[in-house]
Amino acid sequence: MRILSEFDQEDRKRKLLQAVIHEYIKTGKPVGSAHLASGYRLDLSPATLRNVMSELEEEGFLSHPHTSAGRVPTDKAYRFYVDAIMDVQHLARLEEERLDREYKARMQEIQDLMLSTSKTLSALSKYTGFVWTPGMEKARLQHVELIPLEPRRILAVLVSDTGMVKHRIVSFDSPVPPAFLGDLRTLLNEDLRGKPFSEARDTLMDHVDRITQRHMDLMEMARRLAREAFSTNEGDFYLEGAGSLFSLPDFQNQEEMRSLVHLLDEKTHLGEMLSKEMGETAPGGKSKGVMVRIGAENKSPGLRNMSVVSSSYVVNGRPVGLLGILGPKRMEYSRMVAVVDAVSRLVSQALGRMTEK
Amino acid sequence: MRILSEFDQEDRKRKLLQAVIHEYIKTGKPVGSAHLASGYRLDLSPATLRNVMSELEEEGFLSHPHTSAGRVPTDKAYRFYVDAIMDVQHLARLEEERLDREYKARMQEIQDLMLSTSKTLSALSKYTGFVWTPGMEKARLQHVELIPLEPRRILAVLVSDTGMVKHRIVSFDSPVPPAFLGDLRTLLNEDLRGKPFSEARDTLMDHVDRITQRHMDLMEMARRLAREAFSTNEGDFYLEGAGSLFSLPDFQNQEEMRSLVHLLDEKTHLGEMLSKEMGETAPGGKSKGVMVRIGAENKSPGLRNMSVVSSSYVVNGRPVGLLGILGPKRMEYSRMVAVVDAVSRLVSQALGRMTEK
DNA sequence: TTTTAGCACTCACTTTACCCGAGTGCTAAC
DNA sequence: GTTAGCACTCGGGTAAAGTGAGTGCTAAAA
Repeated sequence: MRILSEFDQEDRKRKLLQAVIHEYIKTGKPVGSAHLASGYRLDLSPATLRNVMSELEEEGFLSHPHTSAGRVPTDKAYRFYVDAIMDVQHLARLEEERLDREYKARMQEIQDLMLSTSKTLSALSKYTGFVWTPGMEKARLQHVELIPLEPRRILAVLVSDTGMVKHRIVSFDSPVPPAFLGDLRTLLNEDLRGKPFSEARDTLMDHVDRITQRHMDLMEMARRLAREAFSTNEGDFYLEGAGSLFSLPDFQNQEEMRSLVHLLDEKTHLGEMLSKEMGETAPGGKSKGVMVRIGAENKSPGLRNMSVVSSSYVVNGRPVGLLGILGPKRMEYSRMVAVVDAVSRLVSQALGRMTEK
Repeated sequence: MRILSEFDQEDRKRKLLQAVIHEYIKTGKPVGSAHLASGYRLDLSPATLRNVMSELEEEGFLSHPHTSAGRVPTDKAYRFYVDAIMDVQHLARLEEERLDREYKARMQEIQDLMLSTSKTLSALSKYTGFVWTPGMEKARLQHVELIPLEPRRILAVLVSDTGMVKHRIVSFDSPVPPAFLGDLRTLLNEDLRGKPFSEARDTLMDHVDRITQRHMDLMEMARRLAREAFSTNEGDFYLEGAGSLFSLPDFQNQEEMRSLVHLLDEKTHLGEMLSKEMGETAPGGKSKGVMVRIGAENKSPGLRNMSVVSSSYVVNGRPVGLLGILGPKRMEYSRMVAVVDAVSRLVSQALGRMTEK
């Protein structure tokens, strides 16, 4: 019988914790000492495992649903797992190639791209996939067009450098002179190109006088056009595969289900929440650009017993949106991180192709 | 003792049926004879009610969940109720005025309009509200604009007479000459104005030669532009308040819930289904433009124990989309019909203002 | 002939009791 | 330090019993 050094002790503990997490992720049932002893080659008796497990419980890594049940990993355990133990998987080559082909093939329209992406995320994860496209606030203005539909109706089209297009029809009480429109368009394109939308609107409001010196009576008109066409929109939130969560044993009881539905129902809220949460400092780890938020790490009470794996996607080196998956805490983090990472790269590439060509 | 004429008999039966439906709509629990006798001034003993009810059951208007339970209205009963008994309510004046103000005030952007509308429907009904905006297939082309963003990237903007705008960026391998673009734009606007989108695309493909006689090498380019810019998009489906259904006693058991989630998860499908169903002949009734589909009247299995109250909304006298609510069969049809009718009018008006001014 | 009272019967639902077994914590032996 | 043994816990499943709303039927009353 050999005496274990402190290092060995800790190492064993870690391996055990890993085993528990693994098993729980697989089965969803609290894992007991005997089960563990037989399933994993730990060469220890159930009794010993019980001792170590109770230590782990004291340290806050495991918890007991009730006295006579096996152990369940806590948020802290998952966090430890993600940070220190987990190996980030790679997608199977086949899978990756198929995805790559799909993205190269038929991703033309930005909305389709986002929709398919959230579907893809859902399909790969078997959980809920989401994509958050922020409003244009952060995007930079690339091009402005003002198209007279009728004398009193103007179609304003704004194109951002991220390839997003926003349009807005503005109706006036009196006809808008074409010359005025031309001037305004020139002004807009000269002055505002490259500026962030939010800034552009303000600049525009200031500069609108320059043009209205010639068309004094049109001042208000220009103001209104600026105000309405540049009004902030809130961005889109795509959510797919919400149903898949309901088949999981994790969300079986009525209450759980109810709150889940409620959560998913409020898409808009959810989008805001996620984007806010993600905007903050990412819990660290070896996860490249991918963030993992486990259970109570999510500020929103609705997400308290879920995990979110997310990553921002990038155009021209700038992060412009967020995508990821929503699933039970008990998820295969290593695979999920790989999925989110891969998809976020693909989306970034596709957007790049759409805007830079 | 007076002998009842056949008319009186039938009248009584009808009143009874109405009472049962009413009570069931209110409580959601099978209604028994005693309950009915005490709650409604029918001046009949439970025993008599039982007799009449069993007749109604034979005729297919009522059903028994099990031998010793009260009666539950069948689809047929609801249908009869909607067609023959129900008084279409009016919204309370206050409610209506508030709605009116809201719609007049801040409905500028078409997408906002639709989103708010589905939210409004959900709020008024306490069930799920939906709005279906068809693709542009049916809309007529009003204006086409081709904007060069960069030499090799063209932004095509299509405006329909219903005020919808569709845009699409098309990238080419080689620069597109501005003159060519101008020609194409002129051609498009002259030839295609007023044509339905689907037709426009075909016409365009045919006529594209006319222009490419001058720019032979650009033929393929024009083709591609036409094909991609005019590609059919599928329309949007807005769905709000899905969660509210889950609090209803009607969908409490697991299986019910699961299938409901599944249904709502497939927004796209749902949109198609509804639009298909609604396109067909509306079950008649005194319900103005509002259609009511009860339970199995819906072809889609997922809707079998729900009811759909819907109405199309109109621009320039042409129905261009569909909106309504989705709820349990046991719903206050009279109010729901009023809600859907009112909202559909408001949307039609708002769209009218957006397009005609 | 229609309505009503009376009554036996049904059947979902609830409550209670019970058992089973996986799993623990502790103690004492290895 | 590790393990075997053992009493104990407690959720979950199942069966039995009780409850009550509601029915269908029959026979009497109107």
